[in-house]
Amino acid sequence: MSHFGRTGPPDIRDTFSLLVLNISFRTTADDLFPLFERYGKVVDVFIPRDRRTGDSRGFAFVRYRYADEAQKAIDRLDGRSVDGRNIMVQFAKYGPNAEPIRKGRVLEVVEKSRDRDRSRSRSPRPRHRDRDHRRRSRSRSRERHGRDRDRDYRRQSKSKSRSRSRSPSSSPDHKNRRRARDDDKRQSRSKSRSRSRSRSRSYHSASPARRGASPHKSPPPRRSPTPEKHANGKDSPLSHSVSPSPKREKHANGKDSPLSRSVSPSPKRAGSRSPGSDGRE
DNA sequence: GTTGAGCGTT
Repeated sequence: MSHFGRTGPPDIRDTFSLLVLNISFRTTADDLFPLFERYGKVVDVFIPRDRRTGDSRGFAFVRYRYADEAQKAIDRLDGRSVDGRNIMVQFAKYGPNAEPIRKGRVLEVVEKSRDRDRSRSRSPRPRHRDRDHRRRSRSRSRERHGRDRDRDYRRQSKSKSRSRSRSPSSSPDHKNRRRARDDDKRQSRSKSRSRSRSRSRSYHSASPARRGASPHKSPPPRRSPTPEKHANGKDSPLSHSVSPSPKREKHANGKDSPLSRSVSPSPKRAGSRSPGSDGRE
């Protein structure tokens, strides 16, 4: 009866999307569903997750049927402690189409590019949003591990610095350095692909900071940590959407390990890299 | 095993 389990937005015509922030990474839709449903009719609950890691990003979207219920949920669940974390419930500002919505209310259902005549200009809302950049660079807080820093740049501009600022001084050196590195990378690739190929296997730009941190230094004996960990999905396909399953599949059992659930760990990952040819110089 | 700004999916 429910579209729970399906892919993509079910039916957003008169639904109100609520954005739940500051939720625990372990919190699942199943935990939020009964929580929000108590205050109103929840149409769907969706928790965005990283495509690389597959883990929750720390926020969820709860779709309500009525605005009053949504508002009530916000007033009730906003600031509440969920899973040991203070969650923040508020109306979504942008819809799944990257379009601004009013009070979490979907102005119009997503129109598939079928026979839509643009003459009507029904959606004159240009994608004036750089959120595609942010979500792409958004990689949790791996920044300290040396993952993405572009996010910091935006934060500074927004003056939204919360409490910490590891890179308060944005020296142009970084740009030059990065540029130089990029240039060098290009040249290296042009000269010999052998080396570039070694790092290419690391999928998209992995961690340039690491190499840039110590270019003249020999790389650690540690092999490149291929971030592509268990991308198989640690949870059932239903995890994508809310599942009316009150039972928690967490590791609360203790003995029940999350791995034993349904993960086919591929130990062969270590063999991904070429044995013997590290590609280092 | 971890992390903690921010707005979404086949």
